[in-house]
Amino acid sequence: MYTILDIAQKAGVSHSTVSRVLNNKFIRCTPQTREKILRIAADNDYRPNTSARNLKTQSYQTIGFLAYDITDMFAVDCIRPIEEALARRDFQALWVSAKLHGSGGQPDLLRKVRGLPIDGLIVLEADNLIPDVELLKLHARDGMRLSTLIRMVPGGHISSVTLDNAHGIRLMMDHLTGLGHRELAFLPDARRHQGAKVRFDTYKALLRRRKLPLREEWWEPTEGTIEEGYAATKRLLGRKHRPTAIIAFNDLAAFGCIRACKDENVSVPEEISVAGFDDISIAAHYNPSLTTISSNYSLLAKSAVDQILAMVERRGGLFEADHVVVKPELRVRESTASPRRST
Amino acid sequence: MYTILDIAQKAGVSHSTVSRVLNNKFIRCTPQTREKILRIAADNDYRPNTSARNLKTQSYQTIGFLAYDITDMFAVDCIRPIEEALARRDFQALWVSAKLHGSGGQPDLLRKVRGLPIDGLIVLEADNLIPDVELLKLHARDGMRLSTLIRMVPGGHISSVTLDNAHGIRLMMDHLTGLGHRELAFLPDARRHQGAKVRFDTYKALLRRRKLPLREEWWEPTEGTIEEGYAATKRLLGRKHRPTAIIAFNDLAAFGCIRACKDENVSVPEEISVAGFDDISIAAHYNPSLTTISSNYSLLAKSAVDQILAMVERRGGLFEADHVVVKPELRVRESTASPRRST
DNA sequence: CTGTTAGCGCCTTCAA
DNA sequence: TTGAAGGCGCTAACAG
Repeated sequence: MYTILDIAQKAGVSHSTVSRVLNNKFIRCTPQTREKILRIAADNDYRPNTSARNLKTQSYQTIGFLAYDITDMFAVDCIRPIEEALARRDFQALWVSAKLHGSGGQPDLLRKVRGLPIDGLIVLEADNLIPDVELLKLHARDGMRLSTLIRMVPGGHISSVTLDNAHGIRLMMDHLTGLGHRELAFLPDARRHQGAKVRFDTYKALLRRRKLPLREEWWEPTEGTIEEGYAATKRLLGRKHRPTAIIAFNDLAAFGCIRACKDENVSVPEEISVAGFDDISIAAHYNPSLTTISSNYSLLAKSAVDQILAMVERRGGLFEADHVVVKPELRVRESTASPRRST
Repeated sequence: MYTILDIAQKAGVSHSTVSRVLNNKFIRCTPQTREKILRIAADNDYRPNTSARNLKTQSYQTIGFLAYDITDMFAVDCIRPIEEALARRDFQALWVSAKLHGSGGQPDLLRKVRGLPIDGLIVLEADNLIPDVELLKLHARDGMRLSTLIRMVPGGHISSVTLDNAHGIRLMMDHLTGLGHRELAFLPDARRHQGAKVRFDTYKALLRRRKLPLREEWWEPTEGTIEEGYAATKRLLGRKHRPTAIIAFNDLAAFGCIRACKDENVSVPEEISVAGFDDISIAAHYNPSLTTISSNYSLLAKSAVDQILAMVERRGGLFEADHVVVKPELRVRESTASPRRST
């Protein structure tokens, strides 16, 4: 493991010259010095010591990505484009699952995160993970670069990227009513998180506006897992009057819904249409493939990365918060179809 | 952002005393000194500088996990238990997707990986990613702590964790023949990677031993994606004689297989049984849920972590390679059933 | 164009 | 029990 000093010695120059040549692409120096250093470094497989460089430059070239569980399907779909966007800018990503950091509550979680070797942090579904807005603001004031994905914190120095959930639901409702559906059930989020709440509220508002039936018995809250989507749908199908379509607030619940329909011998989409929201990657390959709203992960992620890097690059100085809203798109697949001629 | 020096000043002691108190849990010193330092550090929200500490200790408390794409379903399922095992030992994980590191070939990939702030590396499916065994050995000799997951490198200082693939296929064949199947097709890995090859070879060997029909027209290679599993199955179903069961070398191909059957109006499992291998997390929730072989990710991952940390802790000294073989288990679900009474 | 010098923040002997 | 001093490897300001 060679250091800059070893290379300098072998090349017969000082270590600062080596450093300069190795870092500043366009520094002026005699070609033979430059070339000699470069060659010797390459021949000896010189690798700069990350810690030393970071210590000196006071940066890590790393952005943290915090989610409750980075291996859940939604988070994984965000990881992909974030990773790419960061790599393009020569940054690394550090994935952090909140659930691994014990149960010390939000302050404890943030304290641990701040101890990590990162220059900035992207938080996924922050209203879920860190509902305490004041705590976030406190850290932001204390110099933490922060961008929240799928959750907006007004005021303060926290950037955000959010999805236009209302637009998404509108697209889905248009699609379903366009197919001829009038009896629409909904599986809302039991935790009432910001984005999911908007989805549910928009659904209700549209039903009202379009004079379609609003029935509480067609709303079965879940926490957005396959298992709960399954159980909720079982309950729903037990009602005396069945809807012709079910919209789940996320894709996982929709998968559970499809499985429950199958177990109840209700065919999808012939007898009931099922729709999801998010378009996680398996949605296109499920059986039947799922009609859903694409959350446009790559744009969400790219925006968050742009935000956080803008903040990081404005080193030391004040950083202005930036807020981006992404429009989702409809993906029509096999799980929805026109309802049968009613009895 | 306070340093150890600020704390020392506030406490009226030297920075070395602060360092000692903060690090060595059981160092002897006057209780009042100790307590004062601890309090001041806590009150001022002191956080040690990672770079400085790493530079001094020559370690990162971080293990890298290298996969072609860490967001593919198989890799994600490994991440979960690896993360947990590392967290238990106060280590962090750094996830690295090889595909982001350009197309410089294996030497280039390894060079980049060695530049990362990690103490050791776990490589997933190394025979896929870095087939060049000598290159791996070279780096291992050069001090790189390395554990390969799902691939064994004999000799050298590279630890490995592998799966008993032959055992897995045996379990699956027993299951299917037990149900009464005699006409078994197989979707092998077109890339002929080590583990997948064993699966295919074992399948053929067992057919022979049990005097069941071996028909090349029932073997359709894929690279293990849903799309290819779909296409391969379409071809398979076009043959004049259809098998009663299809075993895919991995779960994704099996999903594609199921979808193809549906499109051809062949019901699963009533007309054809479909089986996978790996038991990725969606397998239990697919429609129909998939009969498959559980690769026991948590044990695989935990073993790899144990190996790598053992090597890391044997700092500087020689490290002996360790080899672990994990037994997979059968998971019977909806996608397999007894064949219909033959025509 | 190149070398000298001075830290970045921390840990760890060695003396006192 | 505590403090002084040195150095981990690197970058960058400042001379020359």
